[in-house]
Amino acid sequence: MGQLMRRRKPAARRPQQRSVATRERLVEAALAVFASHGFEGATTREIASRAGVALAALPYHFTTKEALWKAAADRIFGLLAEHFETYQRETDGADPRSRLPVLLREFVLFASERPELHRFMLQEGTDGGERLAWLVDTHVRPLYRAAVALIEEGQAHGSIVEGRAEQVFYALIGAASLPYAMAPEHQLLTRARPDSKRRVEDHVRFLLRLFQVDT
Amino acid sequence: MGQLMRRRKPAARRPQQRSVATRERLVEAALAVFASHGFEGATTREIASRAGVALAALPYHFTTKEALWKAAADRIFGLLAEHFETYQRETDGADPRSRLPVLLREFVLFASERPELHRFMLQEGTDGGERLAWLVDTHVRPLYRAAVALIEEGQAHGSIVEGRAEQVFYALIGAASLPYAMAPEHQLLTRARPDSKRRVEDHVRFLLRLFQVDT
DNA sequence: GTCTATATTATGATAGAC
DNA sequence: GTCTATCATAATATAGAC
Repeated sequence: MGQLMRRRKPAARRPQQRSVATRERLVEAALAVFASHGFEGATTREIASRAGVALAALPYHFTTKEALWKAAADRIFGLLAEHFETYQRETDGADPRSRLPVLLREFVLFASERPELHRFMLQEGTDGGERLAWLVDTHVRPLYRAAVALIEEGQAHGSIVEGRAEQVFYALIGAASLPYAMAPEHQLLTRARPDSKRRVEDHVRFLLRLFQVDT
Repeated sequence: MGQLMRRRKPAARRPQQRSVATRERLVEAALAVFASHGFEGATTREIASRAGVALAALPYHFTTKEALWKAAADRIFGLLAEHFETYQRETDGADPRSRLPVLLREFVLFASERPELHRFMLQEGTDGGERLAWLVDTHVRPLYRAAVALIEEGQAHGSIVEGRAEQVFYALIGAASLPYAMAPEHQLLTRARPDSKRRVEDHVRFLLRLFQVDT
């Protein structure tokens, strides 16, 4: 019985799993803090505190604050990629015109559920430093290229509003994500949460009216 | 001859004017640094360095970092108010339908010339702290109320796209300002500056196509 | 009013026990 | 692997000369 469950290092298994869980919690905490306060504004103490671990766990698992920041970036862009796989499955074989609403809906759902993505980008995108260059090279440019291709394809089919692709790109992202990125301000101003299920679906329909050519 | 130019405190005049100039430079430097790095990420050393004054000039003129932050907020919202006076003059007595393009153009021009406004708001709007509450109470809510009134008036005249006013508000601000708030990212991604004169006017026309009902 | 010098606190990273 | 304790540096704010 004991033989069947034996692995190569049976006693070493548990601590490694603990380590993975600690790393996960640190990355999630870092994502929230970096997204709200930016790299310089974030403190390793607040991140460790949110993750519920000692301060020294941070340099142990990620060496430097910057390495943790990159792990947080990889995390949020990885989650976005997972979300888009849903889109790929749902629109497999469909015609381009019917794919646009599904893709836009996936994007708005993600922006409302994980506003950290846009907050994270806004923190770095206003200042042309090395971290922004890394973000653009590593994560943003591939997504931008794919988005431009989709926009131009939609315009060729007459289903997306006319305009330069980068113009449509930034306007769409801004209109789609600002209410969620600024959710605390939105709530103070309107006394309503923008990320409730009904509001999000309503926002999707509104964006389609704006960017989709009337049929 | 000396009598004609005499004031009450002729010798004390010069230093006071110097003081005013130093305050101005500190506020402008603070605005840029707070907009890019947020309150916690900004350092008084960088602000003093940008303004070209000693570090001690900062607590001398503004007592605390927070007071300087408020002065920077007052500055950028004051500049926005000045810009809107141009709109008031240009559209005095015009009908509501023809006023919308003028107002939107003024807003986009301001967003492109002074991206600090949106960067500043984005820094605080993602985190529901006391500084956000102060910003909303002091500066944002009056503007929001005026904007909602204009949007609903436009919708009643059939010249603005349908949708809840706060939805139109956030979508318009997001679409109008994101390219300028994220100008460094925009330039890395598209190899073009979004704030050139031609691009800005093009952006105004694009936004009018999105938000103005076709005539 | 502006500067140099400094007090005090907060931050990122390390050392060493367990 | 995780913790407590600590180091070295950088931050805000103050003191005092000019």
